[in-house]
Amino acid sequence: MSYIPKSTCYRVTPQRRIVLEELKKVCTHPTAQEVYELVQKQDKSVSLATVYRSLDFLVEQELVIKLKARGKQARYDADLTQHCHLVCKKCGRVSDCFDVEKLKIDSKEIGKLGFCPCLDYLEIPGLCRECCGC
Amino acid sequence: MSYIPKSTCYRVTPQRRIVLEELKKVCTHPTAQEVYELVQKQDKSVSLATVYRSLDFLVEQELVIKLKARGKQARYDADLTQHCHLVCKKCGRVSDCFDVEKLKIDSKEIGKLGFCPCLDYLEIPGLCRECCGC
DNA sequence: TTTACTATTGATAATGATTCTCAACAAGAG
DNA sequence: CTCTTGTTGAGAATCATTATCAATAGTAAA
Repeated sequence: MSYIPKSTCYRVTPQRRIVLEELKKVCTHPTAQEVYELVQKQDKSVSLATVYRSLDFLVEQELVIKLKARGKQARYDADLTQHCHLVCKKCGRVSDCFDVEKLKIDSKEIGKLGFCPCLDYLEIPGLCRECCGC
Repeated sequence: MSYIPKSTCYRVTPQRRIVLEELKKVCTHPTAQEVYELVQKQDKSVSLATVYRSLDFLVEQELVIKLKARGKQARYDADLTQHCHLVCKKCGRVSDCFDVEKLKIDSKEIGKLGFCPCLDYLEIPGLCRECCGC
């Protein structure tokens, strides 16, 4: 698994490999529970706690993005190409959007606030096709 | 309390009034627990459950915005003037930003996805002054 | 004003996503 | 092999939020 840098003192375990590989297969931004179900199809012995720990580890290694979105469950994404997320306020579903002009923030305002924005993987609230009446 | 529309069949109770008034006094985007503490200073008898219910009610009435932000606790804002929120990925603190050019999303992309974005009250991740080394 | 009805409340239990604990295990260095 | 340290599975604990329920308080009709 070339994804995970060898430089760390942490190991590339079979569990972590499966979690990342399964996450790379889908584009549905699954919850930890859903990742667990995907992982279970590969290896019944992997526990939910390990899935949570592996996801934390992969987020730490910047190989996976954690989305807070709406809803109580976090969602995960292993697609690292620059894009933002359209998050439905009603049903919580998340879809990708690759054609978004970057947000422009007034530089004076920024300086005043001393805030360093991370505009990649922005989460844009709204209503998806199913939930939007219009 | 002129804020709450009379058209609904719901009542303007003392508890709801206090919650909204306390929230209007601050610009710190408090959590429900923090709102509870503010409310307690006005009326010891108001319960935490009522604070949660009042906040839900006020969000429903579109008098208050609920922020999911980072961290596990939701945060609330009674400032309805258009602005976005700068959310620190590290400490979870939220600050306001009033000078942001709206995000531009490719109309073809939008059409394809059938997504209606709500660009008000956008939450922009980043690092605040304290957490940003630079 | 009574009465009936419904919304609201405080207290507390329940929920559920996530994190923690801990004994067992595994990989690598010496 | 042995020591050290990271990792795992199982299950308990945490904690923000929501649900339950009996009591209460407006409100509208009689």
